[in-house]
Formats: sequence, C-alpha cells, structure tokens
Amino acid sequence: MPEGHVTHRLADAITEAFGGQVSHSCSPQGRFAVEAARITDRVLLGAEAYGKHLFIAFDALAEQVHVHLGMAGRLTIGSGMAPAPVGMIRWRLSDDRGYADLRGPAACELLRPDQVDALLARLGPDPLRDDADPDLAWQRIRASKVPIGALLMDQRVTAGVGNIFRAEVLFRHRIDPMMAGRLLRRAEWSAIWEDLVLLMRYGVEHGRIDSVRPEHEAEAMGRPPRVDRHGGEVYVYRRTGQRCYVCGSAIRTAELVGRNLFWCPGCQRKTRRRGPA
DNA sequence: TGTCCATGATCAA
DNA sequence: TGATCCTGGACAT
Repeated sequence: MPEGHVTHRLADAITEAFGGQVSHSCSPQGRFAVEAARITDRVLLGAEAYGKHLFIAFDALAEQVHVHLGMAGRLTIGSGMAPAPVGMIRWRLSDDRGYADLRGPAACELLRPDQVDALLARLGPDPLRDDADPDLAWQRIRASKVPIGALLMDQRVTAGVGNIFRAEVLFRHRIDPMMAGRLLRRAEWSAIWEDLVLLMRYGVEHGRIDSVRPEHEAEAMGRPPRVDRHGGEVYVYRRTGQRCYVCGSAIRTAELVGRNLFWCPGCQRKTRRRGPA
C-alpha cells in the first residue's frame, strides 16, 4: 500500500540486504515460480525505483524483475532464516543472512530491457530522483483542464505521488484540488515540486508521511489520535469531518477519478491568498 | 463468516 | 465510468 517513498525505501533496503550477493528465489504461492527459477542462485546486482515501480537486476541476465505493489502489495524484509511461508507469498528472496517476502503485488514479472524502457517512457518525473525534470510535469499541467488534484495522481505527470502526498501537498500550498491545472501559476508549481521533494525524501528516510509543519504540531497533538495505519501526522488525509489544524473548518472528502480526495474548504479556496498554509 | 475498504492501475465500453 | 485484479485487516453479523 505504497506511494513512491515506500518503493524507494524498499529499493535501498533490497540493495543493502542482498546487493552483490548470491540469493535464492522461490514462489511459495506459485505465480512467480517459472521466473523465480530463472533468477535463483544468481548475484543480485541492485534494486532501483522509478515512481512506484521497483526494478531488481541480476548478474548475467538481461531481464529485470519488475515489481509494482499496487494497492494491496507489501514487501517485508527480515533477517536470519526465513520462516515457513505464511499466506500468499508471490516471491521470496533469501540468502543465509535474511529474506524478503512479496505479497499481493499488482505486478511481479521479468521484463526485457525494451519493456523496461517502454514502461519508464510512460512515467513523469519522480520527485525522489535526481534526474527528474519538473518542467516535464509543468508542460502537462499548464495545458490541462483536468483538476490539479487528479493530475498529481497521474503517473504520467508526476511519478510516485499517491493519494496522501497529493492531498497533503495541495493543502500545504492552499490550493483547491479541483482547480484546473492550467490555472496553476508557474511559481506555485515550482513550490509544490520542491515541497514534494522534501516530503517524499522525509518519507524515504523515516518510512512514514508527516506533513504537519512544526508551528501546527501542538494543535495536531491535541487532537484524537489517528486510527488508520499509514502512520504519520497529516493535515487532511482521512481526516473527514475533523477540524482543520489551521483554520478550524471541517475537513471535507469527495471522490475524484475513483479515489477519495480530502481537503480543507477554509484553507484551500479557489481565490487564494498569498503564502503557504 | 462475510463484507468492505485501502498509500494503485488497467482494461473495456 | 465501471468492472476487475491483487491481499489482508477492520468491522459487522
């Protein structure tokens, strides 16, 4: 259940745990069995993330493992001997020091180099990558009638941004999620991008999303504890009906292209005031 | 025990 | 726009 920061964190963790070593691959659940047989007992060269996509390369093999966790996928890494498989483990990667179990991914497959290239060509810039060019996203946003709240979720526009980062970054910049992309100002986009880099890097480092600014922490602390599991302190995500930490309005929710959107009607107005929330 | 829901995305119509 | 897929946890019955 990841946004891009999880994928990047996992890429680092896999490289750290298995990089440069011979590892064993299997598929207790069975659906990755043929592919696992091809990669097992090879040296794992490293893992890399692009947006929500994870690629793992092996020595002397042109194909790479491509993993997309989707909404239900999870990859857990443990140390020591792998325990007997519990539940549906699509791919188990292990060596004598540790193991990684992949469950419920939307994708777990071997891709040829040309397939990898085609996939990457579909992705917009990823705020977590040094090679990202935010201007590529801007060119799409500035020409679009689609709400900015939908554009940010579109992986062709920005890769790695999901429902939480979308909601939180728009709140932090006091932007109405329903505002058409083409009404966004260039300076606003630059600020949003820089903020995404900041928030998502924090997410990679800490393994959670915290978007509440220091000056609002006291207010956030006084509120009832969060009940969902994503772990982290946020302004609007899944806080429907609760009071905004900044203006006190009730946080609202609505469906936008099939996903729940959260925003503060007080802070995020169509006619905007200067400065971030 | 069953239903719904989730940090996602694709496909058909 | 709706149906579908992935899996497991929360919650209702």
